[in-house]
Amino acid sequence: MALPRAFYVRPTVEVARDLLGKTLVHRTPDGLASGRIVEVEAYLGEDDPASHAFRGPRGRAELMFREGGLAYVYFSYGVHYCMNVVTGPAGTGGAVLIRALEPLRGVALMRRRRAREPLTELASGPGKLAQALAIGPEQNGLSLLKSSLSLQPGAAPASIAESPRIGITRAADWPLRFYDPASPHVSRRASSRR
DNA sequence: TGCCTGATTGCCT
DNA sequence: GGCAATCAGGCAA
Repeated sequence: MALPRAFYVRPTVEVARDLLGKTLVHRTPDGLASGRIVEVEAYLGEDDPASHAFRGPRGRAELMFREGGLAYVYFSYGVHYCMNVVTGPAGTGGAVLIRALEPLRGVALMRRRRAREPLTELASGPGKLAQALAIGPEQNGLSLLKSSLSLQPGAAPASIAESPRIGITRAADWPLRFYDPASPHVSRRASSRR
């Protein structure tokens, strides 16, 4: 049973922390694939210069201003897709980027989609997990409450670590990245900036 | 209209 | 550890 609307309609940082340990499930004609969320980043609304919502509800960022509970999928670096969960009430621009999963079900399917064998290389990064779960532009704007893409309850990690967000240049020191320090499936990349 | 940057990854040296 | 791939959106002209 999917997480209820009320889970998403809360402050973005709260939702981000609570997403750790939850299970992301995507059912496609190829089969079902799922993973436990072990790493996320919070992107706030118009006050967060690193957020797509910074410039207001225009273009692709318009989805971020809808009521929480939607998937926001965007294309990055001309190469891959990243999946976010829209948070907060309508009119606020928050979302949480899902950065890494621990593969649970459909591991063989994920290995095929990723053309990789090691479990830790299947979904240990935002672009990787989108590929592993076959999340793309077709999933942009889908409701997580009643579609083939959903979030299921799961046990929270024993502890939560935080750090600055990865790969951004603005607001680069805001501690809005949250992860399970005990999981080998988090993305290992050191923070890089230009 | 055109240039530049980025919420990244994986291959190459 | 460097760097190319490849494109949408912002911003200058």
